[in-house]
Amino acid sequence: MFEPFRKYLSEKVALTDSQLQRIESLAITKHLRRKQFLLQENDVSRHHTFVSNGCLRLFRIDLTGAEHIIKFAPENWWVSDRESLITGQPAKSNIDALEDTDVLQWTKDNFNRLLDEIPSYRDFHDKLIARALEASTNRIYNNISMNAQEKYEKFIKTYPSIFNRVPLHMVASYLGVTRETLTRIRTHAQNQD
Amino acid sequence: MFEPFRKYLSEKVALTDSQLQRIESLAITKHLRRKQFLLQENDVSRHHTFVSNGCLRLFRIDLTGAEHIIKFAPENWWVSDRESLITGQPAKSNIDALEDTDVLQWTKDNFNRLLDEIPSYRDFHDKLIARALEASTNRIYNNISMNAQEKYEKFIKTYPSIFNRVPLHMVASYLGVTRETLTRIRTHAQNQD
DNA sequence: CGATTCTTTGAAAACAGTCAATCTGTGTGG
DNA sequence: CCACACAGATTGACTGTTTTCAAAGAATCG
Repeated sequence: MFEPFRKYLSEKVALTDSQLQRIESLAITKHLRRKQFLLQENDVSRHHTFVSNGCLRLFRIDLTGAEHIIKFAPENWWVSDRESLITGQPAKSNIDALEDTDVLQWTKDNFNRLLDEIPSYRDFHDKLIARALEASTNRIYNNISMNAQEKYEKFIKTYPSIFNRVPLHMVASYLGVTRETLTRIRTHAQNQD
Repeated sequence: MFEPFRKYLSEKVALTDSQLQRIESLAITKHLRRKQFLLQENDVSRHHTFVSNGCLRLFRIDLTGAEHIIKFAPENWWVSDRESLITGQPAKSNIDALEDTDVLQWTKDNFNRLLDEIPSYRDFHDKLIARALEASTNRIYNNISMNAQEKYEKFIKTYPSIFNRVPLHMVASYLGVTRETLTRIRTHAQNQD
């Protein structure tokens, strides 16, 4: 369960064995079966979560009951309702498993402890957040500047491994279009090749 | 020129006089006239920028030449092309002034120095980034879940002070709709009241 | 296999974009 | 003070895109 995490970290940050052990010693392991929830809206998010293997999704439900996927989190991704985690307010989002999934979790306090204790881990985390913000900005740009087809093509290009792993209607949800539209875009694109 | 920054900081973080002086001593002040550029795409972004007064916009230009506003930055906001600033790659974005504007700037190195020297300033900065990421996530959710009218209403509600300060066609650009659509939404909404 | 989930298709309606023209307000120079 | 230019906002007619609703066709899984 820790193996994917070790491999992931070793590529991102130089840690001593004792530092790695310290990080792992504070982790909680959890296994989720497909469709199982890690977080439900109105609950308070209390953990930072690393996906060891499998795939999660972060989504919200609007007033009409429709689901909108904010993010996919396959292995080696971090996921949480940051707003709830940081402020302690009830979450607006849900997190559930698209496949059987193993995760590692750290409570907010333990996670902050690790950042304080291990400077290189803090550096790593800072870069992670910075990257997340960049990715987020790029996605906003895509959303406001592209039509459905362009968004779809961009998604395939940016996240090929996610695209061929999750159902089409979830890609549609992530992009903010209906599944029917995405179906039509695909068949249309094939005819043009 | 430093006064707005002092007032802003005093509400956000507890700093000693000498810490504040240290921060200000590394700042570069700059005045921009309306329409003047702070950053042009393909240049490398080298500074963190705080807006003391006035208003900037961060935008990109797509393949058809159309402008898409990623963010407005009125006084007390920070703005930069983070991707370029962090990676040193050429910027994909432009920043220019919507009004005559005063800014404070710190080079990447000096800014990092301050974060290292002043722990409370780092804490403040971490929170700032965390908030930015939350705001970004919420905007993505709005983009994928709302139609033009809902996005417009949400924008007015979230940023009333920006809404009644920038031209309508820029709000349209920020929301990812045409100015004509936004005009129609407004007149339609008035008829319903 | 039966149930469920996912994808596709068709037709109509709603929504948003495009193009061209006009209107409005603001400020500048003569 | 007026005339003019300019930026911004609006309107109408039209086109194109996307959604909605309903139905049916694959694919997957226990």
